[in-house]
Amino acid sequence: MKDSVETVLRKTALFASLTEIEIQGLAGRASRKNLQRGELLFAEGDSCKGLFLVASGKIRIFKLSSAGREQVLAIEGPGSSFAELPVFDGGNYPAAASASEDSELVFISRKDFQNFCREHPDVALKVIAVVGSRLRRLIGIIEELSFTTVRQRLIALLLQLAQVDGTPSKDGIRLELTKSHQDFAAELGTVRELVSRNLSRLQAEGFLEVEGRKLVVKDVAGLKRELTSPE
Amino acid sequence: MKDSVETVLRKTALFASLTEIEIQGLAGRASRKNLQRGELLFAEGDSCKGLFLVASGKIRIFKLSSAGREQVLAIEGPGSSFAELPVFDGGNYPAAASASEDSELVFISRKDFQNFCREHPDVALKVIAVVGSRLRRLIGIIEELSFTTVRQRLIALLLQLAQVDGTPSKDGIRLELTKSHQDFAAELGTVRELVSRNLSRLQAEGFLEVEGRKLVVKDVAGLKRELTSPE
DNA sequence: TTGCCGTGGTGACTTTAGTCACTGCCCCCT
DNA sequence: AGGGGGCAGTGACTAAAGTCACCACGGCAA
Repeated sequence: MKDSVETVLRKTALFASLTEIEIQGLAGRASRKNLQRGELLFAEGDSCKGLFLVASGKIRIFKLSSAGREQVLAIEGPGSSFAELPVFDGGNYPAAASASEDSELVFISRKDFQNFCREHPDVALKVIAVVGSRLRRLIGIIEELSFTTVRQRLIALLLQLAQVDGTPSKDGIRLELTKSHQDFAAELGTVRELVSRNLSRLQAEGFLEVEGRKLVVKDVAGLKRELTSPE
Repeated sequence: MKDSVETVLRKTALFASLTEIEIQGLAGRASRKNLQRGELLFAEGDSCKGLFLVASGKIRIFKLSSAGREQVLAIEGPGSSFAELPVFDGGNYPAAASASEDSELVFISRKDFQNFCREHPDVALKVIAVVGSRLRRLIGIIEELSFTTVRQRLIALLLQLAQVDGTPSKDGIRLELTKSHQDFAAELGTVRELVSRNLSRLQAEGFLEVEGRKLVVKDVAGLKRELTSPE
């Protein structure tokens, strides 16, 4: 379970193109960090020390409002990096990061990474690509917040979960929710109660079967229709 | 009014660090393009041909919903570039772009720009910085959409306009709106009617003086208070 | 002049989102 | 066994957002 730093680097998209020697050079400067579920890695506005790679677990990147509400911007799993950005523009972290599962990270300091990028232009190009996909995802979030209802966002999330984690069965796609309603609310940009209510309503309408955290998506086609139809 | 391509390149943040010779090399590959107010440069999903620099005018980057609503993501003025991103990841444009004023642009094809970046690593680092600030702005939009009301977003926009374009006078900061309510709505992620109504309400509450497109911000401090106070 | 179109204002209404308070459940800890 | 604490469900309500319809004004073009 405990990969070496070298292995983690090799598995990370950013460094996929490096040679063994380069990997080892970089590994010498990297350090490890473990986080327990729920632990905060950094808060929004903290000054940026460097970038992180995910070796195992999941890291939630989120904004926190003054009223205490959260909005998740991204969830990064193994092979991903995050906080590349402030490394370059010198600014602070624009959002907070916490572990949504027990996680192992690898850390590379800002200076080391910058130097490395200067020596390896292809890594810099890789960074642009990674940041680019992040940007697309953020635009997607904006689109959803601006154009859709909580109900639709929830449906979209469920369909995605069903596709990724779901197991087909005779009456539909079965899946187990691993997160609380609170967590879903933060991903959807709303509050716990609306998640709960919308799930109930989707069940009442026959799209779902809910039983605690076990859930059966009974009518995928119908749900997809709910996403496109104006009503 | 009509700067040479070289001058435009020199004024663009991305290329600020280049030598004269490099600028001229790049200029040889660039072409010009003019757009009239309202004209569409590209639509969301169009395949990406290259990146654009703004020589004069303003370009609006926006999303369009199936119901016909718009959400502005950015407005780029002289000295800015846009669409750098899909140049690198090879994907399509994630949003549409149109001119909100008559505008002059400079175009650099994807291939030329990529090659140029490979030869000039410092430009690649600059790209990362530019994309980084774009990312911060998008996170800001998400934060506003997720945590604030239309009223608060409008106030924030007005305060910003007052600071940038406003002229102080005895009864407050005077400014002239150059855009329609429709345009404001697209920037705020809402609809025309709410802009109109909220302006009226802010006037009724004594914060503003509205007369057509002329507007006086009478109580800056009060408006700022509206942004922070829960009520 | 006439008529149209883009723009802005507003009333009346529906729908969606969010708040508050309370209940029940389950699990874990001592 | 008892008591918290975190999580989920729901009723009742308020508030914000959005919709629809309509009118008014001002240019601009036929």
